[in-house]
Amino acid sequence: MKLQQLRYIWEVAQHDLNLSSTAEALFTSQPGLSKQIRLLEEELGVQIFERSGKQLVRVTTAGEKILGLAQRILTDADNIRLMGREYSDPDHGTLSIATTHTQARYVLPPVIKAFISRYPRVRLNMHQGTPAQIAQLAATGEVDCCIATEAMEFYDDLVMLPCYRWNRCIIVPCDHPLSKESPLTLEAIARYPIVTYVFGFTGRSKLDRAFNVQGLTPNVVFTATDADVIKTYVRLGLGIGIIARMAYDPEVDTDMCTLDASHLFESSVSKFGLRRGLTLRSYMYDFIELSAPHLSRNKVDLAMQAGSASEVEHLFDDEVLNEY
Amino acid sequence: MKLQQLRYIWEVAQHDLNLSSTAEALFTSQPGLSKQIRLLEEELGVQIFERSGKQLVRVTTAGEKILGLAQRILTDADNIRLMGREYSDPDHGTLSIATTHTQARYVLPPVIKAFISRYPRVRLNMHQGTPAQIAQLAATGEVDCCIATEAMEFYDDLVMLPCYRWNRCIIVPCDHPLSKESPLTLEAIARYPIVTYVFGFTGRSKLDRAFNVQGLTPNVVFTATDADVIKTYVRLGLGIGIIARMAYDPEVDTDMCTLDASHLFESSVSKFGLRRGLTLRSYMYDFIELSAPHLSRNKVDLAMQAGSASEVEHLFDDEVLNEY
DNA sequence: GTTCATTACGGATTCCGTAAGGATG
DNA sequence: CATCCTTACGGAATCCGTAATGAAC
Repeated sequence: MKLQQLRYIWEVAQHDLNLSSTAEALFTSQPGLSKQIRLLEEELGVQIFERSGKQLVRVTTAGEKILGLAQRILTDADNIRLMGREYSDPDHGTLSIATTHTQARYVLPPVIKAFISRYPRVRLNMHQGTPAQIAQLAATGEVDCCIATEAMEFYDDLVMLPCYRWNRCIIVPCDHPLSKESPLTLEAIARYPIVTYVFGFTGRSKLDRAFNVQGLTPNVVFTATDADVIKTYVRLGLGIGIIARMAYDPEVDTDMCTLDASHLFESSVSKFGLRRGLTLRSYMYDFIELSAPHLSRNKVDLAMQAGSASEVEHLFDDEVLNEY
Repeated sequence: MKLQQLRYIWEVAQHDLNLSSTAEALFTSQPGLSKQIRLLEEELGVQIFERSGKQLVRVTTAGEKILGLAQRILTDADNIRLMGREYSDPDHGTLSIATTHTQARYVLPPVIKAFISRYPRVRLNMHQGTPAQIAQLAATGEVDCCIATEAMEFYDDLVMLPCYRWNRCIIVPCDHPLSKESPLTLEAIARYPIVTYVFGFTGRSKLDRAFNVQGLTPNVVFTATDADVIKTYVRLGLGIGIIARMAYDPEVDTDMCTLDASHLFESSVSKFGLRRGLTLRSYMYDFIELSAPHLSRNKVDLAMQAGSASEVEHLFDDEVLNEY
């Protein structure tokens, strides 16, 4: 049994049991691939793939089990290689982050700035997408981690680390009648047309819930996936905006007024998503800690080793998160 | 990186970092071993072993991590090989059991008899030892499973499956005054010299506790590790015997009388001990089920996958065990 | 007839053993 | 000087690519 053989069978399983395309993807010849697979099957004494004539048509029962073990072996082997790099050159490597517009535009810039000055030799990859897309990227290992507020709980393979807590504000043209309401109420807000996030983005679900529990139906006239678009339409007078508080920039958004609404909505928590079983480079720990000071290396390790999502949550029960 | 190289570094770590003796144990040459280790270290870019001159003196920090991953890879690889054998020839293989005198002599014979007639092609290895010894054998993987009543909880790597419940009886010469006592009490027993198990064997701890809670001090004049020795000394008139009930054989022990003592002592539970993460052959599941009908393959799998000892216990909360 | 897997074969690489060399205590 | 690891080298086995063959849709 060779590590390559395990890699081969695993890749073949990932490529719909097509040897030719697998060989191409692995930059090797398909006869070589074919032979190594046969050799492995011969050594083990079982078929891993069921053949109809010469075609591979499905994975056998034994194959299922073998592939499961093979996968773990391969990731362990990757982790060994990672260990090599980590100890020989800890400040050199790649960090791939997937995140949403809100994080990338309003939260991450200072973190990234600090990170690249501390780790100039780490190549940084940022990917922007919808919460579901970026969670998927992290769950499949295409990126090292993701940061978002939504959708991560649908991926069993993701360990979620609470990063910071935030709430919403209302943005209105400064002469808007709502800016005179004090205290601000949901009922008052519901009287005006609203511009806010699309469902599934930036805590939209908690926003809806707040209105629902009071029996109010907000008049949402326009939804967008990011606060910049929302601001644009608020400026056009389409309605009042409800956005994440950190998305209001007092330097730039001088033509609009902000009204704090954190007493009206349940606060949301943005989270890091890390694939279960992932081994982190030391600069990754530092990146996480730069984003959220309470997420020390030790805490992250504990969370990564935890068996279940609820166990992870308990770890952070008493934690005070940064708040925006 | 090759599987062999991982095996090599792991074996070297097991052999006190002595390449020569490791090479001998692996039936290979030590230059080959040396070279493969260097090649791996070169490929990874880190030293796994710290050298003083040419001597390997300790494992580096990176080495620790790498060895941990290597171990898992190697056991996974073993399990793949096992899968091969399991699916190509399910009734052929080896079953190694470590157990105590009590189990081997009084409980297992009918189980073994049924097992070898069902699986004539499985080679059976039985090892007898003290509870601590056999738990160790199972924890290190030198045997597939162990069966005992004591000491297993000290090994974190062992999953414990409750097998059957048993209690004690008193054996006395038939004309002994104790046989007229009715009901039998601890206080009455404590009046006579006692012959029973050594501490750490066959539930001895629960026996002591029963006396203690009543403020009694039993007069233990002789202790042995097995019931056969205890019976011998009871026959000699040294005292009354307290043994496991299943250790009284009505066919053979006709010269002695047995007095049931199950109302006086808390019952004990004998348990299977299986190394965490072990993959079982199908005949192993059958062996376990022959020993304890409630331990179905499904139940055993659930227990093996459980995260903690308490989780395993809950699995068997409502289970009715066989009783002796 | 196209796609796809297997068999055949030759060259390059890797692996492993023997023999010799150098360091340590 | 005995033990132990490393280097040097040659033979054997393995791996991998090209070319040809055969089965399936």
